[in-house]
Amino acid sequence: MPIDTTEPAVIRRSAEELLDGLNPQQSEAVQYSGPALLIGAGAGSGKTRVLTRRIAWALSQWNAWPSQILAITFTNKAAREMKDRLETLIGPAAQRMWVSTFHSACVRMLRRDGEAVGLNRSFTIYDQADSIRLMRTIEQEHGLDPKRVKPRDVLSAISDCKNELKGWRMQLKEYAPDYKPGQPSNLGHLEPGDMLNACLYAEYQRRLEAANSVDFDDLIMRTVQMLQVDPQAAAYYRHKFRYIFVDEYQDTNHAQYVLVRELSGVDTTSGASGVAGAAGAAGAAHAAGTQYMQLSPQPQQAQPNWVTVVGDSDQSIYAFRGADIHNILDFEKDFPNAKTVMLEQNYRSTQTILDAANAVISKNAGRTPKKLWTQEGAGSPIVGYAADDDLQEAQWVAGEIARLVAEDGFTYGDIAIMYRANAQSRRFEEAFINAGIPYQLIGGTRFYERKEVKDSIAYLQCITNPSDDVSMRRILNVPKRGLGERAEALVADYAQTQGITFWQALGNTEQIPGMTTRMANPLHAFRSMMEDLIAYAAEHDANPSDIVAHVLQTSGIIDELRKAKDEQEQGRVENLSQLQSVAAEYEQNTPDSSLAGFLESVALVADSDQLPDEGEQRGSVTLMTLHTSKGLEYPVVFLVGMEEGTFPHSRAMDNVTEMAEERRLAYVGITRARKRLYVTRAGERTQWGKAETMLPSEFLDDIPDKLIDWKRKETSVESGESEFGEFGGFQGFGGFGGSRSFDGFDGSSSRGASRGGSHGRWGARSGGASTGSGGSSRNWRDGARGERAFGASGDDYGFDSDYPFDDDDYSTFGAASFGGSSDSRSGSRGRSYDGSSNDFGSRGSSYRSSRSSSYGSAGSSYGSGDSGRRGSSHFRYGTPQEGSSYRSGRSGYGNSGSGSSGSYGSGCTRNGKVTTRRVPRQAPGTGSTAASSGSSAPRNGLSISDLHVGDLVSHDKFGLGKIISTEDKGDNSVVTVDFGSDGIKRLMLRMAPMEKL
DNA sequence: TTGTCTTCCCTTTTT
DNA sequence: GGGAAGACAA
Repeated sequence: MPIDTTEPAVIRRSAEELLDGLNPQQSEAVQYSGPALLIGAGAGSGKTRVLTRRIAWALSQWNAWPSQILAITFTNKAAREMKDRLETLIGPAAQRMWVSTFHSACVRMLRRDGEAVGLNRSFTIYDQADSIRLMRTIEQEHGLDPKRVKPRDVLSAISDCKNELKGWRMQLKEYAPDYKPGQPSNLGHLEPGDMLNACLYAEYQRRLEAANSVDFDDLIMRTVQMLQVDPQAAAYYRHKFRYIFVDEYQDTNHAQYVLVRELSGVDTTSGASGVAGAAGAAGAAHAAGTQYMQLSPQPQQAQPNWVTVVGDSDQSIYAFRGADIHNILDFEKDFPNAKTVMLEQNYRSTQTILDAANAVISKNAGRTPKKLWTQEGAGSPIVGYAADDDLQEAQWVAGEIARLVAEDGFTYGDIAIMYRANAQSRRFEEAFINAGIPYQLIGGTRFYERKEVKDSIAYLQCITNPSDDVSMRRILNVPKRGLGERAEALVADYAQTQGITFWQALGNTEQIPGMTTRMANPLHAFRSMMEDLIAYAAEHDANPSDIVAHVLQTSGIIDELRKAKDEQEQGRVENLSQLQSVAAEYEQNTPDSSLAGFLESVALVADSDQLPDEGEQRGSVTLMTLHTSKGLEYPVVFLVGMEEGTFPHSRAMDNVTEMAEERRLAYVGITRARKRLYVTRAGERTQWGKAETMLPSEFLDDIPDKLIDWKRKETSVESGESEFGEFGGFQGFGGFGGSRSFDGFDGSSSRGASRGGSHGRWGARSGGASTGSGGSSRNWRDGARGERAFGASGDDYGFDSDYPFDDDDYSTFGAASFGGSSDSRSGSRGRSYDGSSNDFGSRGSSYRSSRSSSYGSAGSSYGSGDSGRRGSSHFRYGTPQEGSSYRSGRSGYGNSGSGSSGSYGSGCTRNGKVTTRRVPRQAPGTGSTAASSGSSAPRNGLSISDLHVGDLVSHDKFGLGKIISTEDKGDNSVVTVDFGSDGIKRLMLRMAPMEKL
């Protein structure tokens, strides 16, 4: 192997090595020599490989130095992986490259040179919760009601400004020229809007600056500012980073785009003349209306730095966060002499999966046509499943996973569940726990958002940066020191009037008007305790874990939690011990560790950082959102919740742009799968504690029928094979058409109050089963439902022969899933991180929640009764109620309330065995009965062939509407109707209480 | 001032 | 259903 080490520690690879195994396009992308390169990398086209090889190419073929490389990724995990790959390619010298996220890179630059924009190097980074807290304070100080003017909304407007590099002065000038920030004023009379936002932006920014703090968006914006106002710093970085690489370029926002531009020097070098003039104009046009700041006036060097960006416009899924897809679409206009190389050959998925992906994405208008292809064969068909409800969906998935592992040779780690929103994870967690399937949940409630962890971190932030008012006020009375609202307000007011920080005010309590000794004493004690902590931290700066331990002890946080008896508080103690472990790990992995560095690493973690690194053992099924899944791949992927309103999300459905993004998200999801893809949906979904009828996602319609093998095509309601059918659940529908009691009986796809469906029905018949009788009603219903799905244990499934599982499907299922009894789980904490794990040591575990790490090893021990308190609310389903002998039986699901009107009736638990039998319709305790649409689904007499676009209809609930599209799917035909102010609804024709006019 | 009860929103997606 | 902020009483 020809290794040439002209620079110590850099392994110089030969051209042959670096091009080995690449296809012509990849090879071209690696070698292309020029100032600007866009690699259009379709999903699974080997872009990371190309990117790392290109970096190695720069080092070995162009004699670049590692320190001249800046490679930007979107997540820490991606950065870490790229660094690892580079290290294997070029050796330890890879450590000298900057391979990091935008945010980390900016922190690094600001710590070094932030003085130019007024940032002391110990600045703190506010997360969203901190920002909301600050905004709420500001609002209250200005006579605004945080309920009326939602801090989150204001902050999102501010975030938009920052992403477009609009400073507060600019906003103020435009929308509230008379407003004087920093002075007491009442904004209570202002309506939410640009003017108010501008005022609050100014106040917010003023407070951030006083607190020597930044929020996430500031990291980018202020770095750009710094490069623009500090010629020395700009020159330094422009000279340093000769080669800039940006991954996931389609997800950059305007600020990030300008940052790249600033660093490249494309606007400031002689190389930018000529063609660059045009490009500059294009750039400016692109930024039209955003008025970003003046660019640095002087060229610093002869040539712009070389920029390589990689991305796929079809995978742009962060527009909601300000990502501007035009950055990638206009790259060739923005950067002079840019070259584009497209990678379309896919090395990941089967042709079937790619066909589905292509079919879905091709419906997006205005995209550059692109078609993924593979040399792999067609592979297995996509498997579809339509469950009756979300519970059954999760159970079916659990069963199928058990089968995949038992029969098809997959491991749990091969499998991922992807959903649109985090809230969907719970059902799957429950089903997996019950089935003994080890899983790992990515995202959701984050470790660092837990109260006790945030409190502790606030202490640390105050120690490094006592000006941080938000954190200081947060911990003033944590643990309780008898310092309430009043004391805090006195100090805060004083600080405000004196123009000093909260911390400084604490040093002058005797000056504060209205101060009583009862308040002054604990205030003094607090201040001197903090001084001690600061002194301690100064001595032990390189050992954050010691500082954490010391803070937890000295502050009394730990003691307060330990005193509390209940389990929840104990879990919190464990979270804090994990925080300590995270600090210890940071310390070990970071040569120049410091408290500030630790805080920074904590502030910038992302959900995806919880994912195990490559090569790490992945022994569990992964659950995550589609967003988090970007960049990952799994042999088996379950795309769940494929329903209108769930995915696409209801909030996106009336907006063309957002729908396009949803579609890209679907594309991302589909292309994560390598060998097997599943798509599942539920006919009814419980959301906000209420059930809603769901229609199939339009993305399912977009996938050609021949690609999907439906294990179950319709829900029992849709197919009319509901087990309740024979009872004539539709007696209740006698009143159909005339009766308003069927409110919501429209199968409409989504949107708040207009949703409804079978529950409206049930409710009508039962006097409000879904909401009326509260807990017991719900328990009963879920019990009944669980019963339906699982029937009973082991040998007695209780399924009727027409139950729509294939025999294959549940033979394995039952065996693998329902062995043990689980009633000893006493969980009360639901989804919390209960921290029962002490798996702190290994890399990658540091950011992982305890729950996920401990699942990894749990294996099949779930389902047995010894799993401690990992319970979740779901076990409540097995809770005794109404004196029945529940719980003596098996898993939480197996038990059931008794009574439903349907043929399935219920299982009653007897002698630890669940039996299925038919029972009279009255459910004990609830008075509820259940009914569901049966085969005798009522007809409104409408046939799809009678309806045409433009026809007027009258709907019982929505009133007059006009048909804007019809979809003939036989019994399941759907019409889309515009009801004016009630919005556009997709209605299942045969269900809609509607007539043609 | 603290603890408990009530109400409100919540659910997009995240660096 | 559930967490968190606000309202209210001890």
